[in-house]
Amino acid sequence: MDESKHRPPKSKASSSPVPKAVVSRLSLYLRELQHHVREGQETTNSGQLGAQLGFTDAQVRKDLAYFGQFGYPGIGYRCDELIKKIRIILGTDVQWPVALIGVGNLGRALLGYKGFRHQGFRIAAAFDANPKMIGRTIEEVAVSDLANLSEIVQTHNIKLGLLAVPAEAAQTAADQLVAVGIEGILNFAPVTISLPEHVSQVGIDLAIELEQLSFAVLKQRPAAD
Amino acid sequence: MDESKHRPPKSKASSSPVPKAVVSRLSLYLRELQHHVREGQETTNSGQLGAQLGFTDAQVRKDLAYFGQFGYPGIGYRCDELIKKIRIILGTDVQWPVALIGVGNLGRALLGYKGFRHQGFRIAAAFDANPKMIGRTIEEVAVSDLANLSEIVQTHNIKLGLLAVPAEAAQTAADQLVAVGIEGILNFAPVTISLPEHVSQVGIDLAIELEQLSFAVLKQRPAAD
DNA sequence: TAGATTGTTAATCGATTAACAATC
DNA sequence: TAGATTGTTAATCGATTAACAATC
Repeated sequence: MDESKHRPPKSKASSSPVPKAVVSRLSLYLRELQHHVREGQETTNSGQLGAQLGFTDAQVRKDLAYFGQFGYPGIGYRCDELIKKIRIILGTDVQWPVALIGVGNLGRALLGYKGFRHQGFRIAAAFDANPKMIGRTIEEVAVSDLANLSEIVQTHNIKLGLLAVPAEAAQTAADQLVAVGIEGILNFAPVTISLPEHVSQVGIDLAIELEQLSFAVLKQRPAAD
Repeated sequence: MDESKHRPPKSKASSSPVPKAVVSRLSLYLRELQHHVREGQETTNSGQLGAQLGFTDAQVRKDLAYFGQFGYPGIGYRCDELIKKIRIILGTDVQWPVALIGVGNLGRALLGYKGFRHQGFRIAAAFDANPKMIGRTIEEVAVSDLANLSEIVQTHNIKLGLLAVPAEAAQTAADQLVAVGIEGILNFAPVTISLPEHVSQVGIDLAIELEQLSFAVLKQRPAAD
């Protein structure tokens, strides 16, 4: 049976899938626009926005075009307006309650990180396997037993999880998060974790980022030292 | 004058520039290989390595081919051997002393992070603007005044910097790092910083990573909640 | 030898850039 | 109106995948 015979004609409705790179640039545009507003700038344009981030003007316009028409020909973009639009696209026009798993070194830093709030995230609950941690309150967030994960995730309607546990514990913890209905995991553990298709994942491996830097530095001076 | 007439014939020597995406996958291969070794696996192959990370076998082989021939037809790759090769490529076959700027929440977590050491990095010095922090020792690293940056960077032969200061202070601190000869900066501040061409930069913006997750989760359930 | 898997070339696919009519 | 800048299409560029001879 020839599948192609049964494909619906390409319609505008089946909106082209948005490349991941576009979405990450969207976040950069947002950050830059917020900076503009703090500086008192009311409008900007694709040329300026791109130059500051090292992209071409065409790329900025193309990226935004995936989601709609936000600019004014001859003028550019109104910062506050575009900020609102991008936040709606990213889903951060409303605040997401987030669960933190693991309150070790890194977990506690995340609890204290002030940058989340303004961008639409709030750590609503924290968990740890260590009995000595359970019951403590850090940065006004109580540390709970993982046994209570399901209940707390439900009451706070939590969809996102920050995974800040040791590498050996990461997959198990991730499985627990999936089991209680978490839909997205930001994984700080330096291991690959497997998740079902419907659960999104972003990984941050601090050592890997330093490796990228190491390579870049080495490349600069081909045969040095 | 026709430049093309004077181009040297393409030689293997003028190695094609390596795409950034290739290098970041290289780090993932390394992490996976190290995991294999911990599990007692001696060899692997492009199919296995790719499957675990969600890449095709062809991609794995192509990526590695940028740097040389590391495999054995019919066999695959010897894990310990490939690990060594990748570390040399990334530059982490030797340990890099790193400077940390800012010992707030995040900076202290970085000081305590155990994952750096095994991958070839060591925080050799820490700095802060806050007089109350200067003189303290955290995780066996003394916190120094930024006034001593130049001297300490030189004595430890530090090339890489971790920038964990507030957004407002990031550009100034980056300028100071550049001034003392730092060649690469891992920037945790949620702002775009401008650096001279010869200084490499990698940025980690925690809120942006969560935004990517938010978007991905939203996409999963088109019109929900 | 037969089976497996590499390294590499060619084909495909997707993303970026250039160009320009439309518009403020 | 003239000047600036958008949104969008077509052209270019680069990255991924498929295919396969070479090799263990």
